[in-house]
Amino acid sequence: MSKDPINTAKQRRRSDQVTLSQVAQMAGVSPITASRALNYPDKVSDSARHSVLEAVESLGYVPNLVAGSLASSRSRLIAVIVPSLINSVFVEVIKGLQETLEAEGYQILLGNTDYDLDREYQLVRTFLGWSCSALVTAGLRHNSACHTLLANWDHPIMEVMELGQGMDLNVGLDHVAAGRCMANHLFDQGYRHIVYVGARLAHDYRAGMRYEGHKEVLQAKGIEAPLVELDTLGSLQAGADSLAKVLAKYPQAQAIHFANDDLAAGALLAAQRQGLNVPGDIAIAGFNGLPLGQHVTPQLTTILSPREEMGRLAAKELIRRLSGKNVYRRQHDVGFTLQIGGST
Amino acid sequence: MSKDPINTAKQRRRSDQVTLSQVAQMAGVSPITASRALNYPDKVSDSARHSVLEAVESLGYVPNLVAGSLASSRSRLIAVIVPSLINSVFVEVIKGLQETLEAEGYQILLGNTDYDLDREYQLVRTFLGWSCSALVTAGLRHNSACHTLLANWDHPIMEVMELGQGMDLNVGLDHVAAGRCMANHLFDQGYRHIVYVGARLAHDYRAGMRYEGHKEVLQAKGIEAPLVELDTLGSLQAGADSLAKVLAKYPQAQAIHFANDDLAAGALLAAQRQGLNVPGDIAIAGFNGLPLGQHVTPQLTTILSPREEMGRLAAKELIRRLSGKNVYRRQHDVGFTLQIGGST
DNA sequence: AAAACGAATGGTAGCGCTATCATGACAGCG
DNA sequence: CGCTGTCATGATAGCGCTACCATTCGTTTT
Repeated sequence: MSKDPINTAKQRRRSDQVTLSQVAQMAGVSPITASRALNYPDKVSDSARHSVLEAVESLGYVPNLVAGSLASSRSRLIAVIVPSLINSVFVEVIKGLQETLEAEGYQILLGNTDYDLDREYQLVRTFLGWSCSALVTAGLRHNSACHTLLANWDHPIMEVMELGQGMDLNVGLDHVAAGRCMANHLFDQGYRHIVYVGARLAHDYRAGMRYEGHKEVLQAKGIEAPLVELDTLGSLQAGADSLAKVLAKYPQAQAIHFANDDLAAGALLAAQRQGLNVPGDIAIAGFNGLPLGQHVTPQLTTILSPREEMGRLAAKELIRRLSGKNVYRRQHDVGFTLQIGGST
Repeated sequence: MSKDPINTAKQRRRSDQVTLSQVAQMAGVSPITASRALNYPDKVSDSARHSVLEAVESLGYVPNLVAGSLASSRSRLIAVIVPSLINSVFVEVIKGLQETLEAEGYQILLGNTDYDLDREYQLVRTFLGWSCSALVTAGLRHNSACHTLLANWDHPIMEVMELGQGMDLNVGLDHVAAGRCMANHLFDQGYRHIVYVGARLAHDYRAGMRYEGHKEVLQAKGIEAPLVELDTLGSLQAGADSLAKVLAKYPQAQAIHFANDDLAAGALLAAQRQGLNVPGDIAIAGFNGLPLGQHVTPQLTTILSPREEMGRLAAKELIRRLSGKNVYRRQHDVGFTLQIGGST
């Protein structure tokens, strides 16, 4: 029991990884100075910095970021949680985030919820365990466990896509207003029988918000606002398939307001194949402003949302916050633009 | 100097984070037992496991994965490096990877090189610093620093998209063969003046490989294989713009073999707008098998590449390797399918 | 000249977890 | 009965890095 366990020296170093101590030794400085030379270059003398960098180069040192994060409880990881990767909208937001964040030395930890809030909660738990510097998530809705967890988290939280009272920072656009905008346009064009077509609105609830705006406008004008809900995710195919279905159910329909451009373009191309005239026989409108809409004939009337811009702005605000600067506006409205094509 | 620094006790705990020790204390077991209860549930007694899980729940414990990774030098992070997020092809591969990896409890660290191999090297360095469990990268080409770094790394490396002699594991398809396949198809359809149109082939070198296959076939038949290279990335717009350019330069052109479906569909839609008959005036072929190709009229002749499948397969092979199982085949050819539409 | 200060550097002690070995209890066996 | 083996648990010692404080030394201030 009182034996001196002198030979119990445990060898745990599993890999032959070069450590900062070795770099420091070679450079003839202490480990902490080597650490500073790499992380706060202007806190050490020119000569120290130089010899450390030289040692790094010649040993092929790769910093162990896991150890660094544990010691400093800062990770330079940003968690990004999106509901889908099929929908190119989220990918463009990620792209905007990424180009801005990578330039500042942050890395993205990507999670996909498949529109499932419980899955979101699981991902958030995991990501908090990585001491992420910040978290970006699509949307303002979370389950209650997730909400509690995030409310007690002391790092920036950025909720993107939609606009509203968020937990912390928020960059997005007003989907109800977008729905209103398109409904007004369709009304102004003289359409009176307008069908809204969306896919899985319980999950893609932002499309549901656009429908709310749409319905509000039309009902205020004393017009019905029928809704057709598809049970597949939005795609060209789903849009094409929905066209016949909508026309069968609402033969008097003059215009269809689709929840997004994939659906709308699918329907427009299907109409073309079927010899239907757009907008003569049926007008078609979408949402997002995907490039495809500008290449079909007639061009698709849609609402352009600044997706990459949203990602970039969100990233910039996060970076401001992370570098300790005050953030004046916690909420940013990136707006949207009605883009009128020949399809309405 | 010899003063007993009894009061120097340093307080470093910055956050009020719940630690495993607190969980263990509440559960009435040692920290290591608590650790085992969470990581190897069948290595502890039912009662211990139960009380630990109860304590976790009631304290709202979130495991510190950074500390765990440092101690175990395993991270359950998978680095994924792609050249672009605009090109939906890579996104689909990521999607396939993600759905498979997340199900096994791995997280994705995403990096984007913008087709720059030096950027790839930087990303690889950073990711190795996170002790990733494995690395997935698009393509077999790397700069020499990156190659050296990876060659000395003792974790699985998965190179996807193309097929060939890789560093470790490889899942992809033969792009030269794909180019040959389409060239043969066009020849068989009777076209003799065929132009290949690609974008930034020095960066998107896989498109260049397809051109090599294309050229090989045509030259073997004694036909010229003119190349038009665009200096923007592939997009509908670039495809549309290129059509006039190609026809001006090669008035005798009967068919255009585009490097991808974005370009091809853009050209097809532009032809339609300009009243050109496809394939009567000009035949059009693409590569990838994007859904859009099936919705335009005429349907686009293309080569279908199994992108999500590629991601899923890559993920499965990685998981096999990571769970210690032998991997019989280091190389997987996912193949491709010629999809003949009306556009040729 | 003494005191005060700032810049560069280093010693020490962790960050929160897990690998490793040690221990004690109990079962099976000749 | 001792010997070995298995199981559940725990004590200890790190993983590789950085926060925190202390020290040194040259310079400025009073």
